[in-house]
Amino acid sequence: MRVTIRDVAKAANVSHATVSRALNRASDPFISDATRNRIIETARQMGYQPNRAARALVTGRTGQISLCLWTENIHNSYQWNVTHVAHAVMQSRSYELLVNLVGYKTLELAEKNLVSPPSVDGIICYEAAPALGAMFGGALPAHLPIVTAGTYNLLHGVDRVAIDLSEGSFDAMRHLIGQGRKRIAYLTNDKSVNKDPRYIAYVSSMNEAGLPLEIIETPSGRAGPRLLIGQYVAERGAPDAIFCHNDDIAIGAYRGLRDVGLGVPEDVAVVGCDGLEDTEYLDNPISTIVQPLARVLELSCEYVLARIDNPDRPIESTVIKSKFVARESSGG
Amino acid sequence: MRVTIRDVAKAANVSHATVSRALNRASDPFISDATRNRIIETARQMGYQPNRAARALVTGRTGQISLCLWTENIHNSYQWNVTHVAHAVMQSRSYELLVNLVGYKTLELAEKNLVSPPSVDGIICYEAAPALGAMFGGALPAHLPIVTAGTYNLLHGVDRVAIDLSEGSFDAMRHLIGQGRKRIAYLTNDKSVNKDPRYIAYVSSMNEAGLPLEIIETPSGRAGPRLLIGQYVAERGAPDAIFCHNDDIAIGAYRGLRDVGLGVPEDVAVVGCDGLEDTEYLDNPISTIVQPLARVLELSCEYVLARIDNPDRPIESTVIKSKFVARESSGG
DNA sequence: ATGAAAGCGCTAACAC
DNA sequence: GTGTTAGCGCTTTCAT
Repeated sequence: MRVTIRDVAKAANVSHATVSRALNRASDPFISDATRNRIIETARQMGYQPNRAARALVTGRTGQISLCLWTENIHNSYQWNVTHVAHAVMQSRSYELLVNLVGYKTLELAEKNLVSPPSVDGIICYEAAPALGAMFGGALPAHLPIVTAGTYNLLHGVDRVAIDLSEGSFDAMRHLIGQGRKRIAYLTNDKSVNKDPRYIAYVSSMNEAGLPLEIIETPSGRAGPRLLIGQYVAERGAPDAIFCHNDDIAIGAYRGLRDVGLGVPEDVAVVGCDGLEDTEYLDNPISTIVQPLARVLELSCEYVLARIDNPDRPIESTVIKSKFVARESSGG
Repeated sequence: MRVTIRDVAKAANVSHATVSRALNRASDPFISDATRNRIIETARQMGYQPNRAARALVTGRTGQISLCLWTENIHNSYQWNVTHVAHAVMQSRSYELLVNLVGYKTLELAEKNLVSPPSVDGIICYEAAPALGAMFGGALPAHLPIVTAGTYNLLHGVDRVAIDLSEGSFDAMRHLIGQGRKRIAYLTNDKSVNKDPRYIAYVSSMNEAGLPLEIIETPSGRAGPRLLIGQYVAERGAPDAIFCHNDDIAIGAYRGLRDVGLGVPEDVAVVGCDGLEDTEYLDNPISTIVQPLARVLELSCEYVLARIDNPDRPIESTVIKSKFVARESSGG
């Protein structure tokens, strides 16, 4: 059996309450230094580890934060960055990080009541609002600190850190149109695209310039777009430029164009969105709309933690702008 | 207050014990279907969510598994893949995934007793043996299911899934030497390199071929190696080939070589290690030693879960071979 | 088939 | 300063 607080108490010749005090409240003056040190030493020797479930039961705090991430359309280092930053902040504040990866399957499971929300002190919901809502059966619990972060799917009535892609998207389109490119395609895996800021920027910029829309649907990830773009070009010829819904698609498209012997940007300009590190390491680095992820996550963490400390604070809402960065893939 | 099992009991006119039975033991025959359905319905209506801490306290099970990952030298999609696979398996078995990212800092903190091991039902320790050991104060708890996975730092006395890089490394070296390349450098961030299978393969292959060693130390990640390789080449000229400790370094080196106008593989061949998806999307995809990550993680998960079910099963140990894949970056 | 009661390991209020 | 006591919400015997 694992050693408990009572075992330590017996060995140190005190009550278990005293052990609890000695171990937990570093600055509690109502205990003598001698006793405290003796207890700490005894606990160490006996290899005492607190039972977190027991502590959580009585305090109502688990010491855990859930990072709830939507993983359906995005596949790579992007989410790792998110996880990494969140973990770093949480660790520095002595919280553990529970990772909840959600997707369409989560929605299904939630409907059948086969998935339940995590029991944690707070939730960072990153692009995962629908799944989180579904897990809670539609109604978010009033007293659980939650912060939504990301570009869309933001929840209402909770703290939020929103990423604004609009300006970056318009800049990207201006950049492409300004180069005199006429046939500019929009490559996306998003089926409900019509209220996405990237899509909106694409459509309205093209309309304004009097250019025809060319919207291409693709699977998500890299391998799918890679294959698809080759076939597409074979059938309909190559566009002058491709504005991609995200960087993974852009990287796939880049590779697909190279596969069929087309040069980027000589033949086709490619622009992505997200700011994945990977885009910088290609022979012709990909222009992209950089999202200040670290900033977003740090702020998100700050918001949950602040609300844990003070549940009644006013709701916070920050919008963080992403920025278009022109690189070689679009002749930048 | 949150609704408890007692609230449901009162509403359904039964004892709380009956509620517990109805909700948890789907196949317990000692309860009438009528009662069970009534209780389930009541619970649903009231929005009952079990308190996991309370359950954990009495059952001794948290329903959580920790994925303990070493994050000091590795930086990108690699760890995301690990996390993703682990999460998928664990979710399908109704376990939550706690992510514990550890590094040199963890070792320091552990020494000062400022970090404690997670309270979970099992731990998957991926390349993180020293940190995990430190968190437990040197001695792993006898009855906690742990599996070590990865290429090194494996623990003793627990289940393990080891990745064997040796064969792949020798293949890589044979491949480079076989092309008649003479000046082959080894680019690494690993300071205690001398028992690493990649290093061993490099040294012994070079010796056998009568070629001089050229070991280059680099920071980890991508940006560091990128910068470093440019400076190195300026000072000492370019090697014929670079065997890199991992794919991030390889990607950085590739980019660094392109920065200074060198062609890969025309001027310098580049070989990496890990099998990151990113390596396939460069203009000249990078040859690498592919680690069957999904396989490794699935097996690791299987081992912990099996040991949770049966603590007395014999210790398992599997070695999984990684495989060298020649691509364009080394003229493959 | 259901209820009563014990207790998991811990914290915190209160007694001394 | 330290000990005693009462639960936290749940599962699980043991009665009935």
